[in-house]
Amino acid sequence: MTTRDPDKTRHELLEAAFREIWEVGFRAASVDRILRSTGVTKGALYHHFKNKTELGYAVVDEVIAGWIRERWVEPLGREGDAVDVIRDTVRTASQSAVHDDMMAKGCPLNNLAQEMSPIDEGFRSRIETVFLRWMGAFTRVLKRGQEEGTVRTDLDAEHMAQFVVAALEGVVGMVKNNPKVEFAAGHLEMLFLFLDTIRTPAAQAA
Amino acid sequence: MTTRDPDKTRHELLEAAFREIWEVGFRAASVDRILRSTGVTKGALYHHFKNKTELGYAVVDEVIAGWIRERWVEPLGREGDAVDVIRDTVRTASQSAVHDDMMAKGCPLNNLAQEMSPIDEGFRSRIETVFLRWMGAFTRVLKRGQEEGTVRTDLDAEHMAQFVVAALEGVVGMVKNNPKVEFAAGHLEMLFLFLDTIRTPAAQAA
DNA sequence: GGAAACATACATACTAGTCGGTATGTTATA
DNA sequence: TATAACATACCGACTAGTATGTATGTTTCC
Repeated sequence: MTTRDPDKTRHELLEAAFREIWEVGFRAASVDRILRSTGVTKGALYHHFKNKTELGYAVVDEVIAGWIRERWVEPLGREGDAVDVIRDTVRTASQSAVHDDMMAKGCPLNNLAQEMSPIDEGFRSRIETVFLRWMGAFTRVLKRGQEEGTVRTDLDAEHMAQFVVAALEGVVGMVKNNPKVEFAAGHLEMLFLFLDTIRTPAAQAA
Repeated sequence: MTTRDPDKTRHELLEAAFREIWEVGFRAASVDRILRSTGVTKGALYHHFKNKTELGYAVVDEVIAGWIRERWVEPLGREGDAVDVIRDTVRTASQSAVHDDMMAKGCPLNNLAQEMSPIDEGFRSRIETVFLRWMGAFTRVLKRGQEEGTVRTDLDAEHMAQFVVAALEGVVGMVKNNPKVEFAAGHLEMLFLFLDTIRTPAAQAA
């Protein structure tokens, strides 16, 4: 009758778990609800994943990591003026954020970090890995800007990258409490102002 | 035998609930654990609070709001160069953060905002009130700085205040995932750098 | 035929909240 | 001032529901 496709089953479980976790958090995520939304049974889920925690780990390693790669790591690797590349990436991401209802739901990576990092080392270390890749992408483009003379060299590229990610997550977090468009726009405006301050004086002329 | 003291009972419940919520979040907070840690009984708790949610609301209105007032609103109201007042307040807060184990547990207000704002309007509006008071304190000192000529007037004080709070929460959130001292120090360094960029050129000479 | 993939029923542990009842404090009245 | 009448504060066993995870059986595929 029903043809079996373990890869597809596993993939559907990961996607459904990702959505469930994004909406209510990991601990409040219901295994039964994930099963209902996919049509998969409990036996199948516990065949593919040892327990709920391992399912959560796989969501970080596979779904969320890919999400960040697509939206941030790859766009930040493009050519062009370093700060412009960052600005464009932030703009694009903020537009797709509106589409994904991220203003209300928050960043899936940061949500999980806030909830699980202090209480589960398995989550913490996996989330850290994704954050490091994300910040690494910022670091690379900033270092390139420094070599090309468009980014200030009196500041450490890694520190700047860390702060940009922190500010981004901070902005998304604030908007989550007060999802007004004007509120979000004001935040972005200040973020772009900060980005301009890390340009070299020569590059700021533009 | 035991003398009754309703005010004390209520206060102890609020403090214990605050700690419990800070550590595991609101939804994972166990009423029974709060009762065990205080020695108060279930009947007494449900005499003082209608339900767990109302207890949570009271924690925001009374405990967390007071926490922010002490650590931020009052210090930011002090006299002196506006940006210096902000720097000092951030420094003091970051030191007491180490003492409160906030690096691992995160900001109690933001934790609750991230967890509850999207799913409970009662929490969201109360948390927003506290955030607005917090940002209001920043706005006031920044406006004063603008009047005194130490803060740039080409930027909107409210937007700056919002961004500073967002960046602070972002930094605390990042440190929660990676509580290394050097990591936190790097973030603070960049935050102070940003604060210097909102000074007027004349004030930056110092 | 044997292992992987899936299905179903159930075990166990937790949760918030309720409810009948008791103890203590306060106020009114004679 | 003594006492009745009432209000507030508190007690703790219990309920109903939900959670993850397991044990065992069945189907599909190589």
